Amino acid sequence: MKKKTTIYDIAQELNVTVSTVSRALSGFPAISDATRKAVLEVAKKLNYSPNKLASALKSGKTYIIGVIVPSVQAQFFASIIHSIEDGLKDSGYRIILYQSNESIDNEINGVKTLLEAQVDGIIASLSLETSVFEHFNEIIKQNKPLILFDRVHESLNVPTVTLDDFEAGYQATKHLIKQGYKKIAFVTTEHQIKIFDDRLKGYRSALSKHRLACAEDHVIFGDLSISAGQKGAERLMNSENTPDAIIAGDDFTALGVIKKLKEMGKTPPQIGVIGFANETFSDYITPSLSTIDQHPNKMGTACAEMFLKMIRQENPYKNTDHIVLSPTLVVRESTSNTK
Amino acid sequence: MKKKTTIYDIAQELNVTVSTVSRALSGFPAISDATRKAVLEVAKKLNYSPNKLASALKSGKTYIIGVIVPSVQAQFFASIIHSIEDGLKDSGYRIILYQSNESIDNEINGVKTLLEAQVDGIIASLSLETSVFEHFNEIIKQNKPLILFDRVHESLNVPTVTLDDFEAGYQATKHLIKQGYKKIAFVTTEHQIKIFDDRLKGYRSALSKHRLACAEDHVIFGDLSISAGQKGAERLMNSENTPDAIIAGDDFTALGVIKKLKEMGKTPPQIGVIGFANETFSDYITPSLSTIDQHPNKMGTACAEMFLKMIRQENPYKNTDHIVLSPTLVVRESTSNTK
DNA sequence: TTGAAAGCGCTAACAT
DNA sequence: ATGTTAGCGCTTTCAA
Repeated sequence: MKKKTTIYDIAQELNVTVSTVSRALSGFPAISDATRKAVLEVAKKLNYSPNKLASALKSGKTYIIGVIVPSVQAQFFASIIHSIEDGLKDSGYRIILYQSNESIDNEINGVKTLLEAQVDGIIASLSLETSVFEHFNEIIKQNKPLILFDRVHESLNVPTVTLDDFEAGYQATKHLIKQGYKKIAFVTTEHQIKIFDDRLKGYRSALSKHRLACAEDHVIFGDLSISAGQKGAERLMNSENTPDAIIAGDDFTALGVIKKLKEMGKTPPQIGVIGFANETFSDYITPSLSTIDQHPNKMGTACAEMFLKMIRQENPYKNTDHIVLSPTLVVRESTSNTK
Repeated sequence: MKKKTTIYDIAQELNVTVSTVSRALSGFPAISDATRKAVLEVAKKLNYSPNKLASALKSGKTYIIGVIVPSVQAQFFASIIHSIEDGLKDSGYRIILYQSNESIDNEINGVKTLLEAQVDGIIASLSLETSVFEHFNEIIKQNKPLILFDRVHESLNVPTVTLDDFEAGYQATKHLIKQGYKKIAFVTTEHQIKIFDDRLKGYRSALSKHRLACAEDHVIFGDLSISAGQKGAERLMNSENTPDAIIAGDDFTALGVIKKLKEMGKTPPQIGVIGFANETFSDYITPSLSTIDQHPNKMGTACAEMFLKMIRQENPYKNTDHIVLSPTLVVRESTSNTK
């Protein structure tokens, strides 16, 4: 196997120096058209392909950015990554993917690993386990853009892209109230994550605004999953204080809730059910699931734009924006109360 | 901002040379324990973080591999990427993601871009548009591992990981026949992709084996999508030769088929419907969708293992394996014929 | 407009 | 066991 063509080979072929070749290749203005054309020609002839590594080592810019998410298997994160990659591609940036799998150790290792790879910045969403944040400080110390999205934390003073989760919780609750439901329960996660807290606050706020009591045994803290939804629904419906509607922490949990309610002969909208995320399946289950759309693609696009903005500034943290997207209520059968 | 610590800083601090530091850091055996310990200590004290770029430039190995998929927004590819990343993480490999969005131009650009980034290898699944393959040859020429999965093509003589798609088509058809359906239609893509061809062949083979005619107007070539499923079902059910079962090219298409059939009052399993991929939603729609599971996580794991095997050989293409996974029939309500 | 040369941070062959 | 040194391929300052 013959060695790869470098700018030295091109220089030799043309009897010029590497600096000339480098300039011709990088569109440097003070170069004669003839030289540039000749270089481009020879480059093509020799099948030259630039070694971005060498360029990166010298310039300190790799044009690679790291993305840390819990798991790309969740539709929500997949969509965000899709949009981030798409939004950054044209600017020459590529993405290294790192999945934390909801583990803080993985997340810490991810940051370390990405920094060693000399990424130009990191876009991340916290794992459920994350309650310390020192590992992110090194990114900031290196003056590289760090953007947090969706699962953020205020102890990190960096730009963020989030949904208005208070509003999301509020809207979901208000919608149920408008539909005539009066005893509204909430099945959520036990983890202290801001977005889930905010939704709960929105829920409580909507209740009190409409002068409805918030029974503490109507808030169930556990997992977010189909089985957690089933368990939660069972517990709620077997208590002495049964709700007439259930808000689930995400669509999967809502799915579990619906399954259990159907089993119990309380098929929604008899008991109202609403979720969060607008997963693909939500429109196609029976009854179809009302939910709050979190606009993952918009979120990804916003992350990409924010990154590009930050990278252009000498100090990426000059003014740390906080983009907050508005949730959208999607009304379907599971909350279409008719009584 | 102070400059980053390099091995030179460590060497200076200890009055040794960089080679000593390099050796201590990389676990070279012929080093005194005392020196190694001292180096490690100072490295920690100075908050040293290795620059993998420099190491990569020198050694020619980046420990980064490129993954090209149509879109990470499809659950199938997301799962594969999840497993590839997971399977390679412990060996120190990271993943650069590149989405072709089903465009051949993007795919070509992806290969180019990844090679410039000096990836150690590429794992890819072809776009629907791909009908030329020269862009992949450069990878092979550079003696770097190229692995194709799922959407492969025989004109590329590289290792592959695929599902037995003939078997998948055969099983789906046989299952419908066993359930008593006799006039089985197929809604598939118009693109000339091997996996879809194979499924069609499996379908035809199963029909002829069971002495059922294969009406040519029962095979609809178009898109794969919810709306394509609706259109396909409509066309089939409005023809003079209506089928009593429909195989859809993927679960999304099957979803469209089901929607249309329900509208027409022919709710499955009255008309049998089966899809491919076992998407998350398939178990939760009504009626729940029978489908063929393609085992994306197994496929991703197999890709990761195959990559590790290839990278260890001096000639990665010494023996090009073709791993073929068996599909699994998942029976649900949409094919539970009871007549 | 072009050339010469230093170096980005690390590795490894060769020498001691 | 440790040191010396020549690069990996490119960018960029300074000089011509």
